[in-house]
Amino acid sequence: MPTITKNEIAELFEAIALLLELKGENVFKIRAYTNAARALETFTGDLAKAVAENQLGEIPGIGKAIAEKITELLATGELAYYNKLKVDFPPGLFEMFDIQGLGPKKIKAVWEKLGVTSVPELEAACKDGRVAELPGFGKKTADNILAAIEARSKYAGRFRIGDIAPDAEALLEELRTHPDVLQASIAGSYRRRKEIVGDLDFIVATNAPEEVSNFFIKHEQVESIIVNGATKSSVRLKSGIQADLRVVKTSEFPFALNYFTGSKEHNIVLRSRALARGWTLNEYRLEQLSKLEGRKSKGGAPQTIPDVYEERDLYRALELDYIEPELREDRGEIAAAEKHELPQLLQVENLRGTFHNHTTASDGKCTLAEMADAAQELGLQYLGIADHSKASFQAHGLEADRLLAQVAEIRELNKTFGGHFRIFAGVECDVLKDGSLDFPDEVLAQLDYVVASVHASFTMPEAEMTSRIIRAISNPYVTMLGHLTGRILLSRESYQVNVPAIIDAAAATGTIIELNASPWRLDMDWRWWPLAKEKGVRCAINPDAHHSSQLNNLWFGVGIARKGWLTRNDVVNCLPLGQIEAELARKRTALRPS
DNA sequence: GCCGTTTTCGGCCCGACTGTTTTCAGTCG
Repeated sequence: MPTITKNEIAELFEAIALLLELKGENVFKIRAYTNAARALETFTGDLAKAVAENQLGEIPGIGKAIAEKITELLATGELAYYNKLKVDFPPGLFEMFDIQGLGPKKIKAVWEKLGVTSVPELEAACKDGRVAELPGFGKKTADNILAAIEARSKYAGRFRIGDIAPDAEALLEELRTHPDVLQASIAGSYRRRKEIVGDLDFIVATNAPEEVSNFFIKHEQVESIIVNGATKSSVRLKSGIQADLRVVKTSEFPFALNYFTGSKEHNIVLRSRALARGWTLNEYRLEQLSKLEGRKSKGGAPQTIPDVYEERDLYRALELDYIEPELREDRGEIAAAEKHELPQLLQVENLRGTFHNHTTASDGKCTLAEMADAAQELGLQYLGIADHSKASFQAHGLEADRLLAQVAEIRELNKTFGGHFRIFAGVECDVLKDGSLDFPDEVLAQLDYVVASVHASFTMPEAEMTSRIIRAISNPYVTMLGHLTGRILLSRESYQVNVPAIIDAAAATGTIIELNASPWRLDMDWRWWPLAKEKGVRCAINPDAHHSSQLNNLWFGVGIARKGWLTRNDVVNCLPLGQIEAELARKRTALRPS
């Protein structure tokens, strides 16, 4: 019997939520399915075990009815409720939800009144005027739907954070220096440093909202204006991403910044904490619930509202330690903030060096000396060079003799630094199909460290790929595992691999796991780092730089490490020269007692 | 459909913008 995964069940609940919306069901029932889907996505335990032990109901957001549905799905792979529900709706209706401005009511209207069951049919109905004649619709609505269909095909609506960061930071800087702007920040998933961002949210405090809005919508980066109101404007930037601007008063700024930073789930928890204290929280302020609404609060006299001048004050008012934006994903940060157990997150300034960088010896664009100069300019104390090994011939991978020549070159160059900077000689050694390495131990032993990476034979079954990688990292000379899943964001899915099993193996062998900081990878994913940390696995943040300018990718890596709850103690490249050497030698010494 | 320190019933975050209306519904975040 084919087994159904946790994520497939979550997707099915999302589908149920959409169907219930089309049916016009109670919105809270719909939300219950959406919440259950999210609860499953964040659940890290063993679902089958939870079912067997009748523990499903322990997961917040999963009650009796949904627990029964999960049980049925795991037992049979099917859900009678869903099968019955979907019969009434053409499958093409689903993709209409992706069109901006179209929600369940309008989809239902075009389907029931015009018989439209797909996006192409909808496009035709807009063009021939049938949509405009529907009650509650009009010419403008039809035109907007057509524009949204076009925008949907033109922009997938998802952007790698690294691709949009330069434009975003430049626009933010211009807003900050605008004479009418008192405070400005980017909120949203960008501020939370998600690897993929859907839009940019700019929050500005000003006494001249119209001037700032006009400056924004007329900016040279703007391609078209989507909406333009008194406090909210939305534009499409030339890069294709949508950017929203909210203008507020200074007193409202911390609330707006907090609200629009999200995540939505995090906000909902904050609001309910406010309600429990007899207050209501919105994007402008914290205020007392009115007498009428007073019964909502949890008894006793309403507490006095403390002054809030910055986000930190808001968290304090809700009796929480300050929660960094990267952690605001409703993955346990509220409970930790309540108990004063939040980690002291890593900062960019904590980094002392980095590993896994390429030079012209393989497929890099800069020489060894150029890379070393750039690293020193960034204030780093050391730089690891890990060019490709011979199996990556497409990347001009090094044969043993070229590699050893590079090692000699590095040793010579190091003499010129007078001890205040050092290059570590490594290699990014291919993990071959059977889990063996591209170089024999005798060669690897002459290096300071080894990054082992999978670059070929991606399409093997999960069990085979997992044991392949475990065999590789069982080698005492493999210091760290490179880009664990092989994913290329928005381009290539990760190969099939059992990440928790790799984490366990890394813990058992003392292997460091890389956080590949290239914005195309950001791999291992931030969602796995808390587990790795719990198991005692250490992290190395590596830019995978193929050009000296890409050493700056470290910035993205730090964002992801912070999302993964990591501190400077969890990240080996926070160790200074003088201590990092022992860390690099730790595993080969432990596994190879001489 | 989920949840519970006044609740096992009655809540469930809520404000802005647009377009179609002539006071509001739908959508979005």
